[in-house]
Amino acid sequence: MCKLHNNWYLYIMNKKADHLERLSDPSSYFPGISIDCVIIGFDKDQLHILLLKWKERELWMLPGGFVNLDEDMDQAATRILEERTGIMLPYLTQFHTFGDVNRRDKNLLAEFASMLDGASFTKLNDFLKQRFISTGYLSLVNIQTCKPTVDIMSDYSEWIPVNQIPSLLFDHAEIVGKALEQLKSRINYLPIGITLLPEKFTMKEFQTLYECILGKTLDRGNFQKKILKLGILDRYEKMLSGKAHKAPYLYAFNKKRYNELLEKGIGYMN
Amino acid sequence: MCKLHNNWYLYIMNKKADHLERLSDPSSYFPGISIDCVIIGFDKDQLHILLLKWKERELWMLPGGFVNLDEDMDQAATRILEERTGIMLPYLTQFHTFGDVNRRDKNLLAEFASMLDGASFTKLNDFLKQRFISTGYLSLVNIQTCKPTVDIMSDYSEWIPVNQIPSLLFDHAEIVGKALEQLKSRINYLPIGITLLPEKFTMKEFQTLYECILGKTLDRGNFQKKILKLGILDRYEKMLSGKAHKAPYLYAFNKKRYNELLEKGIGYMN
DNA sequence: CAATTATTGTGTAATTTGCACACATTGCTT
DNA sequence: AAGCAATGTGTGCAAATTACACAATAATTG
Repeated sequence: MCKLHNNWYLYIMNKKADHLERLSDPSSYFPGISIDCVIIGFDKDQLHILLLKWKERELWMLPGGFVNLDEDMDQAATRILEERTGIMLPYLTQFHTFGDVNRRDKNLLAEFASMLDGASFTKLNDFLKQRFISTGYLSLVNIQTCKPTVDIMSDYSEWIPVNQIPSLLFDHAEIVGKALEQLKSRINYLPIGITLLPEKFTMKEFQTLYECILGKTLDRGNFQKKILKLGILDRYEKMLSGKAHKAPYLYAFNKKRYNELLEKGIGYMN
Repeated sequence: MCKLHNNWYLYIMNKKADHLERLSDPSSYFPGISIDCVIIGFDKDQLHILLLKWKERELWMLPGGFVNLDEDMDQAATRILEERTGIMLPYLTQFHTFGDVNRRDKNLLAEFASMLDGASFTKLNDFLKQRFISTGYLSLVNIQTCKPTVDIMSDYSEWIPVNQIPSLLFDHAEIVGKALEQLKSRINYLPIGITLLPEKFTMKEFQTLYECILGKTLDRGNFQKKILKLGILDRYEKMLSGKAHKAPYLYAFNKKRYNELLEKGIGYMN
């Protein structure tokens, strides 16, 4: 896509203009369907979720949006995430569809309406009044290399540690919960380490990541032996130093080996 | 619900009338959303899927329908299955949402239209022309105690062995495939045996069921020992006889023990 | 009616894995 | 230089997995 736009700035501006246009006249959107993205990152012994703050209000939400009438839902998820955060992820995996009648609080909707009215978004306002079903999409990313930007709807976007998530719009807390549950139950089938860790990392970081997802502590010695035996890591002699005590080895993924195993499900832990 | 209708026949007729009314004027349906149910049974060493045949045509499909505007999707799944097959299942579990633009073949839709036109279903016809997203729901049932009936749209409903499934409407084959995949991957968390087998069964039947789901053979001796050790089965001295060779014991589930284990996931097989 | 046979129930031995903990190593701190 | 805290590795025991072998049984067969 870069090739079509040798001016990156123009490319972005085009996208933004298109987004804005559709919002002000949402007739090209599939009515009643939305998508919400749960983007999970890992930093400093904590899982983080990418959240957006609504303009001028202490109201947090997942990056979400609507499906174009001529667009597959999986494509829509990728587009929506890019529009709202600037993050381009070609593969997001669907994990659940939320279809309760009262999943969207009526009072909040009314507030939304009052905020939108002033800004010539009357059509969007009507569009939003109908009932919506939302499909949740999930992805895991390296928090360091993933710097979200902000769209017109939001003040700022932020990586929030899972234990510090504020109260969220509508049923977004439930959506996050379901995503974390999915992450845990599919831990052996998702590319956990390779997406959530930096290029090189210590064994301790890797273990902490697993402990966060599983919500329990693991035996250090056994974890290390199990992982090394799988052969998915290459060890680098260059050690991390500067901090107190014995310097640990740095490791990186042997991607070939890792992907081979991932197809059958890596039996890290039960 | 029985208590409200001491005349069962009347109750059914009311439901049918309501269904018919909504179909002839689909304005009370959520536009663009449908539900398809994959009901799985087991009989004679084969998994079976419950399919409906379209009136006067060799066209097979999953029992499906539309969501009322004032109805949670999970509720809708139960209602739809009952409307189309007479089977009442309070718990159906959602497994995937199918949202590709071209999931419904345009030619088939046109044929549908021609069939419906003659029968004063012009509004339904228009309703069906729009794009639809469909959410798949899954349930496991005992094929013996589950006798489907037929609704106005269908000639007959039938349990079809998974290896003999005919070509299906739209993307229903893909939906079935995804359901079977789900069944396999969640085998330790779904009430496999207790829903798919009759009250009493032999160890061989139980093993065959697992082999069908997993798509591989299991060692007989080890399977038997593993299951017995879990303590989820009660053995009955009354043996099955009449057939050649050694008569096997009959077993039934110890439901209390079974449900206890199921919550944590029963580690039958990996 | 005993021998046959296919199927069911159980046992065993070799191997692998899981688990808890101990010990050795290392590089910074004091 | 000694101490310390974290990393890397080893060891022993229990439990599980795996691949068979053997025994028991009831209808079939000659």
